[in-house]
Amino acid sequence: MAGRGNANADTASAILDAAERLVQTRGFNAFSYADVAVELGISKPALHYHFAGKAELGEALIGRYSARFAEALENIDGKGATAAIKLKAYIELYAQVLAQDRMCLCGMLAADYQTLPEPMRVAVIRFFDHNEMWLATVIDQGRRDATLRVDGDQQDAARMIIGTLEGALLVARTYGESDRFTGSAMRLLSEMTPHPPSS
Amino acid sequence: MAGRGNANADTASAILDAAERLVQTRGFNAFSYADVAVELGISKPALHYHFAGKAELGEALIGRYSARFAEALENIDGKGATAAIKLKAYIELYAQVLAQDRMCLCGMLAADYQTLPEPMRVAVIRFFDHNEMWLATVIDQGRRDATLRVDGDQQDAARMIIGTLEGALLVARTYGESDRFTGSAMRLLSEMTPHPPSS
DNA sequence: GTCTATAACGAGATAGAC
DNA sequence: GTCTATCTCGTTATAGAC
Repeated sequence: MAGRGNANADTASAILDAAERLVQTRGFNAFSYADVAVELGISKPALHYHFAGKAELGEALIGRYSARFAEALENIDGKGATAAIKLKAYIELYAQVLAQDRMCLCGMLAADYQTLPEPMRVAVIRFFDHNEMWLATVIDQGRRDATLRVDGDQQDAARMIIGTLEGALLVARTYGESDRFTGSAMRLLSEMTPHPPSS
Repeated sequence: MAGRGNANADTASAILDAAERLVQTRGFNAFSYADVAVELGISKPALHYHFAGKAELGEALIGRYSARFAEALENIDGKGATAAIKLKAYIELYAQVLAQDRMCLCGMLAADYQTLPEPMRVAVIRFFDHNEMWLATVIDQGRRDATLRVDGDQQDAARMIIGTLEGALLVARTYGESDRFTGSAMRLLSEMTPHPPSS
């Protein structure tokens, strides 16, 4: 805990950094302890000291990612912006993932879902649930501040937003074209915004 | 070629059936020749006789899947339906994948993209390109027959439809709730349809 | 066309020294 | 907290018999 003069902030978080990138780019079943060890210049057993096994590393990965995401959502809320601006900021979070040529961590794990240990599954679901709740609240706000125009149930709309962004990310990353994401995201936004520009 | 009295239509296609299901549920890096061999009750080397390696099997998988998909699209076109009905039929193709608790083959391979051999990558892109072209044509028809209302570029709109459906599939399969897909799909459809029902 | 046997490698994980 | 050495297993793939 009490830091010695390490080059890395801390070995555990350096492991998480490397593993996170590998999972987001290659998937949970296509990276190994060896990959991480080589990247950090340490041995495989050193990883086991910090994370008992791949399952525990995976759990820690989702936990940190979810906490960061939650923090970002709180930051968006903290600015007292309109719902439309909040939604745009939310979309920007996904764009930043793509800018690093990555897939959303939990979107990637959703693809790997059937092969994940139960605790990881639970954590992935929790990530989506939290996003859905946050978005539903934003949509609700958007109806009150009249910056969003959304038909039907807000939970339903929140789910569609998540799916659209995850899917746009998935395909855009495949093409290596961030415009593919931006195009879909802006279309989504304009569909949820009152007075769409007369095309 | 000239069939003997096999129980299976043909070993090669039985291999493809098993491998296809495994890739669509677990991902390309989470299935093995052993899995397929056990399921078919044959030995691993027998698989190598039909498909030289995993890369070749993967290529054949995408080829057959794409051909089937293309055929389904031709069938939709062949009925002389309105663009709105065609779009609904397109969505139904994805719903049928989810009904088998599967992800779209190429959506799953999009997640695995970074780890795929080049020929498989090319084939995945070709699948999406073909879908995009078909959808762009349908959207164009929808403007002429006035059954679809789509702002902006039709290629752009086509990309968003693909992303939305792939993403909705990805998340809905994780929850094991097909309603999550249906909800997003119907919302997508109603957004592209004139005179949305007054909520 | 399918088999047994096996090679060659990489995976996740542990023991025990330092 | 990190190392070397090792274990066990699963993976893709090949050789050669039937």
